[in-house]
Amino acid sequence: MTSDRPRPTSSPTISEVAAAAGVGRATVARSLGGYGSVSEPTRAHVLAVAARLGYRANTLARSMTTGVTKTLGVVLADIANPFFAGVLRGLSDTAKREGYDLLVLSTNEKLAEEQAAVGLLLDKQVDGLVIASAATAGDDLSHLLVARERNTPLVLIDRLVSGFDADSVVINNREAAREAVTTMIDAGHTRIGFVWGPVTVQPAEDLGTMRSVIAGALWSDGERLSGYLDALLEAGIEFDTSLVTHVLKTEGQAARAVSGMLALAQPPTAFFTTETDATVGTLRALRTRGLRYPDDVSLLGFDDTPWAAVMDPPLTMVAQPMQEVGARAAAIVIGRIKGDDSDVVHDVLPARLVQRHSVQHRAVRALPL
Amino acid sequence: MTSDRPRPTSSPTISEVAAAAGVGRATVARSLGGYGSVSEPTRAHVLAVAARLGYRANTLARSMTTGVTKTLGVVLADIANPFFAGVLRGLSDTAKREGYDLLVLSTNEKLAEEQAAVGLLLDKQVDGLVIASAATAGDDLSHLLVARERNTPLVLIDRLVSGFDADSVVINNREAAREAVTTMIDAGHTRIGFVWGPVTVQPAEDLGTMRSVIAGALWSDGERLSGYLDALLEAGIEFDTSLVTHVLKTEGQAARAVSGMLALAQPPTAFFTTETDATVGTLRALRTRGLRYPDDVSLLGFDDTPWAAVMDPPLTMVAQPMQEVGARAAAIVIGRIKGDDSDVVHDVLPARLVQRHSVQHRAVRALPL
DNA sequence: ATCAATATTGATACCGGTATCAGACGATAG
DNA sequence: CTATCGTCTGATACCGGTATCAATATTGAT
Repeated sequence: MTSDRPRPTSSPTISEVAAAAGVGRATVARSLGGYGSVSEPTRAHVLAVAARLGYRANTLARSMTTGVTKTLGVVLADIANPFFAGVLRGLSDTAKREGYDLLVLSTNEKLAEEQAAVGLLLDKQVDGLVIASAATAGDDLSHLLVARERNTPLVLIDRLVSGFDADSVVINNREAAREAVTTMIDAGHTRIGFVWGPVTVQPAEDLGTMRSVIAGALWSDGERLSGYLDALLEAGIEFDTSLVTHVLKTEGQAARAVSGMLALAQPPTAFFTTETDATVGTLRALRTRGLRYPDDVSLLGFDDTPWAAVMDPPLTMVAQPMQEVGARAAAIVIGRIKGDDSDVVHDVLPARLVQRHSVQHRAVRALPL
Repeated sequence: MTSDRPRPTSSPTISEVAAAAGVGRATVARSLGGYGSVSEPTRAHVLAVAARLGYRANTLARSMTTGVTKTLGVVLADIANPFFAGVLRGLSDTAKREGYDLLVLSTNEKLAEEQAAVGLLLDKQVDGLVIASAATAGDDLSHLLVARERNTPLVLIDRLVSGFDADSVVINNREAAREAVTTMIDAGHTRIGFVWGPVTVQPAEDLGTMRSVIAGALWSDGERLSGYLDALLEAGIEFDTSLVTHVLKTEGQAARAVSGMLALAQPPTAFFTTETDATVGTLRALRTRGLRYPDDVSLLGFDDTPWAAVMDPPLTMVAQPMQEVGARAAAIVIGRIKGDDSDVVHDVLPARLVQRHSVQHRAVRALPL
């Protein structure tokens, strides 16, 4: 098989068009590029010849001299995750409108892959970068610094990274979480499970350790947990470490952790889930234990989806403006490319709590001590 | 703002490294590229200098001479669609493993955008293309032909395009649909709504027109409808055009169309939905009419998702091996790039019917005539 | 008709790599 | 001590565009 490969037949070059048209290369370039001055008959002739030959400019060569690739590099955790898919959609739409293409790489939340990705994109001379970084406090940020040093505009999305100040577009995770949890507290819940806390080898022992765990977590994760704590604190509810998961972030692990909480002497009466798969895992756990929402347990989670509205009963959820995040990020990075050197921008887009019917008011009744 | 832009400071070039190391450019290239022969001390010295200067190769320049970009172009309808997101994940994973990056463009199912996308990608000298084409019978296929003419490997995914034979990776849509519909027929259903038939200005009048509509539809859509017809025919059930939607493909339109069917004198007792949003729209319609599945109406649809398993009751669905489609497509196109010139391959991956509980056996009872 | 000003054009250097080629050097053999 | 061969090295021609510059052609003015 691997025999004489027919190497990609590049389309005719400017030189070939020039030869065919009987003019110099520069004249062809001018006619095609529409700059400089070319007599009308010559231009028409050149254009005709170019069309006849099916001439197409080699963007690589152009980028070579102009230093502009009209390409944006996008680095995110997982394209298949509905949140990132939505963000990508937003990025893609506005990038296209501005004449930019997207080179997309995913990192699976691994810093090493992120570093490699940024390196690759920089080597490919992207004009700008949009990154959902996996970096947490204390991590090696050299790849981001290299981008900065090269003056390649970079905007952070979804997560801020401590120790690296750059343009960013994120959601108000903390406030959104606080609002969501408060909704449940207002409905009379005091024991609220938090599904998908930061991954640790063992549960944090107290609020103090939890705070430090948060400091070392992925920004968005930390913020959501902080919002949860804010709500509890505000309501004077004591924090119980056994109600925060610390397992790996998979649907299965979420289900197991929830199942475990449900088996507690004083099980939670509500769950706050921070991501789609956490929500699905929680639902699965309820199902296997024969519990129903909102009667047995209330539910409220991040990342609204069309499915949530057709569940029975429909789920109350936090809707993130995913496409908007992408659109804003693209607009900012393209603005920078165009030369906007105004102050660093930190966009915080509001999440929206979509009230449906998975949170039920809980009559305060005497609990077994 | 748009003042003196700090143009991207490109990292040191080979010439600069050469100058700094006090050797010729070729020697640097050899040391870095690890080809030709360089004395050990020189190589070490060059490498050290390169590292000190933070040298990074400019991939563009390399591609310029080698004619290889290590980039694949991906053209699909909508990145935010879970199916395509899954496919992209598969593409991305195997492409990365082989050292390729992905340039992703979406077309919103518009042929014009697809043509522009392919042109752009070709201009950017991608080494290969993966396309979920929006082209239907009779459409202008020149963009695909141009790719072929340039010897840029191309593989079609999800949809075949009539009149253009190329490597392809698709799902056995027709058989999967037939099997799904047969499942419902076996459960006693004879009036089965088909949600998201091809878009037409008005319903097809009879089987004949429907067949011709299918011929002019998007391949995958046509196949699924054909599978539906196959199942009916096989069971000797008469085809009723009023049970096939012809509306635009949005969740809202699906809901309206389903609502309309439900208002028929002889409403369907089951629905077969061909896409996620069609399923959600159908569920929404049931909800607004106060109907429940599977008691009042049975449901079975394409594109299994984690949500389907936690619905109450869980939905019976057709699961497509999305990532596998992407992985196979990437493998094929990369193989072609490497020179594999064996016969055209037409991969057909099997969809899997995931039995859950949204299809209920229907006791045959006398219907009002 | 002559000359300056302007329009049109081709030649050419460059971008940052790769790849070829020939010269310089050292070592070994005779 | 010289011939021969292999190793190591630098110079240089590409790749296909862009951009500058000088040369030529054209035009209008006097």
